[in-house]
Amino acid sequence: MRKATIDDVAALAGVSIKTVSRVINKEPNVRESTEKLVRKAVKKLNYRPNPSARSLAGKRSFLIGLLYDDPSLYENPSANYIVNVQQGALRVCQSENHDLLIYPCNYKNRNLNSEIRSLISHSRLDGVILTPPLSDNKSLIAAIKKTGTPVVNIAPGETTDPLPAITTNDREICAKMTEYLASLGHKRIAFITGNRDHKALEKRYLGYQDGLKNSGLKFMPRLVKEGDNSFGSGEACARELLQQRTPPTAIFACNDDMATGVIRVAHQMGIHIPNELSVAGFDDIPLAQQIYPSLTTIRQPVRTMAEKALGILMDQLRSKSVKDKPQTSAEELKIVAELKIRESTGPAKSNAQ
Amino acid sequence: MRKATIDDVAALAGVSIKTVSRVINKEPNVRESTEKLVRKAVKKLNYRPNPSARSLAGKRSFLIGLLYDDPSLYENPSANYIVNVQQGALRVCQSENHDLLIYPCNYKNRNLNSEIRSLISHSRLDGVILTPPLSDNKSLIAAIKKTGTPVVNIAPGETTDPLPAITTNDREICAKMTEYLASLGHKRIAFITGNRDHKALEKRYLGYQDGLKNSGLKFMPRLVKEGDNSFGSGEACARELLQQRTPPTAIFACNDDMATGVIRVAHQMGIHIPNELSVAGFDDIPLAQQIYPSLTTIRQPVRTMAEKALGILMDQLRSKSVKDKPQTSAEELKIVAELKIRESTGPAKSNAQ
DNA sequence: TTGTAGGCGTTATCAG
DNA sequence: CTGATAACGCCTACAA
Repeated sequence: MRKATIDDVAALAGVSIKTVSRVINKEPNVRESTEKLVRKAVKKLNYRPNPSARSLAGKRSFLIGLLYDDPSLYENPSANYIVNVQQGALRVCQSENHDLLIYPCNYKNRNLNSEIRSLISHSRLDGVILTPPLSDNKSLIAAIKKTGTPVVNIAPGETTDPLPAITTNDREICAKMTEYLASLGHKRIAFITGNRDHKALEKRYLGYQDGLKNSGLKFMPRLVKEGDNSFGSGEACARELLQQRTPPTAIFACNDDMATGVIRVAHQMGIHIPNELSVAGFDDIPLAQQIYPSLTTIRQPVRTMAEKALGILMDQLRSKSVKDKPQTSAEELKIVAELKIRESTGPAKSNAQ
Repeated sequence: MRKATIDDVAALAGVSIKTVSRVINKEPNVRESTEKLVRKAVKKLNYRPNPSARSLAGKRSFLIGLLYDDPSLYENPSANYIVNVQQGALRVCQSENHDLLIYPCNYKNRNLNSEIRSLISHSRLDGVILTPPLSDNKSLIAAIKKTGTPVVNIAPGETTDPLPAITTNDREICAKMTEYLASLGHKRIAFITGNRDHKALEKRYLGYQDGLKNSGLKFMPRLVKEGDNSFGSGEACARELLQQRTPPTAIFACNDDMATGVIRVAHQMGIHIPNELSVAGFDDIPLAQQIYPSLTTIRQPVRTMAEKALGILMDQLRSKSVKDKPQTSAEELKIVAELKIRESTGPAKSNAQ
């Protein structure tokens, strides 16, 4: 059986193809009764518009580009993050009859801007989703904006100008984690920072400082080490911290990979977790529950964030097609992360002070 | 500047659009000199054919579907596997000017067959790539075959009929791992099996048995436990094994997640790895290097496998378009995995016998 | 509220 | 070997 076309539907419904088109695209000016007629025909023929024909004739491609930093460039499990984002994005795309084009790229690539512009123009993307650390790349954002393509930003460090974004409560939740550690009696709480290009991580650092302040603890620079998000850097920072004369009794790393590095070093040095050292991370990667001891961390609803991002993007596309009216002011949705208390944190030894 | 079309190229080259089309599609019957002319014009105009127009006019969609079991349905890091497959697939797609449609699905879904058939017909996929455990789903494969869409199978358990596939040396390499453990002096080597729907895992089990035989060890049913690939099942199996009166001195799990579970249980029971127990896995997930002690395991070049799979698929598409000649007999490419010896395995204690 | 004509950029057909 | 011309399925304008 041949695939039904708009003509078949029109014939069956006894209307013109334009009317069918109107119904399909939810354009106004269709009598309700005829709309019903058309919908019935559509269903009966199991009709679905041909995307190629649509994008050829119309302005839209029904293609959304999902840009992310290529996880396979590193030896780390951020793959998990990406897959969740993909999942969320796909769900919305499917329900809205769009396709998703995944595009891993190297955020350090010098030609990134032109690479992406060429992608957008050749693939005729209707819209673009940016994930960290791409979402913090001002120049890339500007380049994309110039093409007129709607963009939604996931978890940028700062509200990016008039660009809609999904933001998080990174700062607040990190303050909370720090306060939690303080409440366990820890006085020397160390922090491991992350990739400087990922601005949202700075918010975590600020949150750590807030937490100290709120708990009446003083900020000690020697307890802050700079990592780069990798497991290895977590190990290195942990060694530096734990070799100090009066080492920290708790270490809060701004992602789970580095926290894992801390745990590993503690194992090697024969330091017991959580009796002698508490460790906390951020992300709640699967590993967090598999490692021993399981890792206290912070979970972000990544999938939901992606869904919201695509929701906003779809809105933009709609308002854009309806009328070239100014974009509905940069929306911004704040997503809330939560603490996951597990085995790697516990009371500070009273004599450790 | 407007995007160049085939007309622009034709005009610049001073030929008809059909000739340009011939060059683009590498059809025969074009004089070499005119071909050069056309290519020059193409380059000068930075011309790229419009995919929508192509798929509308032609038979092809330039879309490849990548089907996989939705990793986000579970709490496990198989995301890593998927991302690597995606990466490999994307690379080939880009170089061949195809697009990749990722399609996570639940392999247990009762309507999977019709879901996929509808996907293929509506998205007009040119070809499909199947990953485990989908690659072992005979009925799904039959359903797809019926649509006439070329399929390439990644890591099926058995050579699937006349269907091209990328296979692995799972059996051989697992025999090797077992022999390695035996060479360390282990007499009681346990094995944890995996998801029954993933047939390639059976090959691992057979390899284990081969390895025992080759090492002159006798197969003991009580040392084999059935897991389901999950971390949790690894823990459960480990407990059963380690509570036996004469427990194994080595445990070989057929994936890393379960091996991780074993390590965790050993930690909890105060069993030292590798002094009192050796543990080995399969996959070499990132976690394998982050856990303490780091995990001895087996690494498969997943990305390469995906690349090869797409290579075969592209060949199929080409031969299909050239001439509806019978598919070039089911190709089968065997990929070789390798042992990664790390800290979790060591000599058996001599008194443990 | 509905319908008609024309074109989007390619490929396929069939002459030259 | 090369080139007109008709599809492909839909959307945008413009009529009715």
